[in-house]
Amino acid sequence: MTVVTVPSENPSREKIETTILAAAEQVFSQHGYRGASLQVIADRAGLPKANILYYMGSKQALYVRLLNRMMRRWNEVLEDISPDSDPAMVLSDFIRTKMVLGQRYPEGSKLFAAEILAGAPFLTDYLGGELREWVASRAAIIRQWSAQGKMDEVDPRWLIFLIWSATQHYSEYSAQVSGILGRDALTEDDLASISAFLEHVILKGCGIAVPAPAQSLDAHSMGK
Amino acid sequence: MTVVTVPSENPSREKIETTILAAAEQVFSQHGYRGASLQVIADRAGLPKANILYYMGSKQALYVRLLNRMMRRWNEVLEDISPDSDPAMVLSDFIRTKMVLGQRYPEGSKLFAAEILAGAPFLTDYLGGELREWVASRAAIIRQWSAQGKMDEVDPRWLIFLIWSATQHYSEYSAQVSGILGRDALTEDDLASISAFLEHVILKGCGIAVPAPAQSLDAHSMGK
DNA sequence: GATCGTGTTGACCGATCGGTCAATATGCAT
DNA sequence: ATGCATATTGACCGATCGGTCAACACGATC
Repeated sequence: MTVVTVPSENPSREKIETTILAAAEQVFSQHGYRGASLQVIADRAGLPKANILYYMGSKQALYVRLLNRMMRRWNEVLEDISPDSDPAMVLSDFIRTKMVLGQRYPEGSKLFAAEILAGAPFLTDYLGGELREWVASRAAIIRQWSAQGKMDEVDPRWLIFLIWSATQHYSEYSAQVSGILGRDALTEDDLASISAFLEHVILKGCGIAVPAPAQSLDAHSMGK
Repeated sequence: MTVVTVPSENPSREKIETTILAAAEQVFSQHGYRGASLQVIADRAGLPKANILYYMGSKQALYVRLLNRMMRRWNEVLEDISPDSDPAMVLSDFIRTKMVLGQRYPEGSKLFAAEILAGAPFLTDYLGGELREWVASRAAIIRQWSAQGKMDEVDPRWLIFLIWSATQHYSEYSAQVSGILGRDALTEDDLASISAFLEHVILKGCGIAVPAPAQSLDAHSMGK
């Protein structure tokens, strides 16, 4: 048998696909599935349109591939949590991780947002299945925290939505944030300041005691 | 002079335009500017495509008209605020009003979100001008509240963004919220519960004392 | 009832859409 | 050199895009 150059093993193929995916993510995230055009994606990738279709099969296949890649990135984190965990630690981690992810994959976040705006035609199964379970299990744990007196009795679903929305805002609404701040992009200091603010407000707002961080209370001015 | 049936005074014209605007708002909010098509809008409005263009001139004119209408709706509220105001009252009002607006104009909210995702090509002036001034003036007042000891020293810009994102989430991400809650739409009880949660967390998180509401502290279980 | 401003709409325009295909180029095993 | 799988791409397809236009319907004025 002479099975040598299987498509998926070819290194140049991998590089080309990465280029295409990056270009497609930009276009889809800005204009949504319908608003994106293969010609624009091809131009941005520096390849003829027919080449895009050769590697990706179809516009829809390319799109769902991008969606799946983004969901996979999100699933790689936020796993370990138990009723015995410290709410302050877990929620702080949650907030900070979400902020970092949004900054690392801004196009992916916008892609997801555009899909939701369109009514989530390609994600209904995921939302009503996998993600729903994820929320339910975390909500159960948060309720136990409340029962243990570790935090106020708040509806855990609204808390989860609050953290999602507050953090995603800075990647999905970057155009608005930039326009208002008069800055092209957020600086490292901005991100640290925002994360500290969200941790402060959300933890305190939920009545979660913060374990003394060894020195100052003001994580704000500790930046450098 | 026989100036009788001026276009803008014709009542039937007004009704038709309302129909078109409603149909267009649905389509634009789902698919963004590029992803929307005049044919789909026309079908949804029950009119021939040429009729849409007769009334609206062009796709772009129709789109910016919808955007302007939405900005006008937002400007109609959230006006009176001063350094002497009570932060608890003002922020509670702000949160509740934003929630109500989002539920009253869900398509308008999504339209705005799609425009921001696309990089705000039609709103850059507004974001860097009018809205920027709005944020700056409110931020100044919030800083005075902090200086007066009425609340914690938090960055007012992040606070404003937090309220925006947390409230808008429930209109713009309604597909995600519905999918997770397993419900087609939010009920009145949901909205009351969410508003109470957000007020609780944000006010408490900012160290704002809530004036005793005459009876119980727990606005949560007071629902009915 | 002839005239005229307003409203209505099918037919059509060039451009672009997603997708197909055949011709050609390329790299490798024999 | 030959043969073969893979890669590349210009040309092309029918459908749809936003927009124009001319033909026509309607209602009020004279």
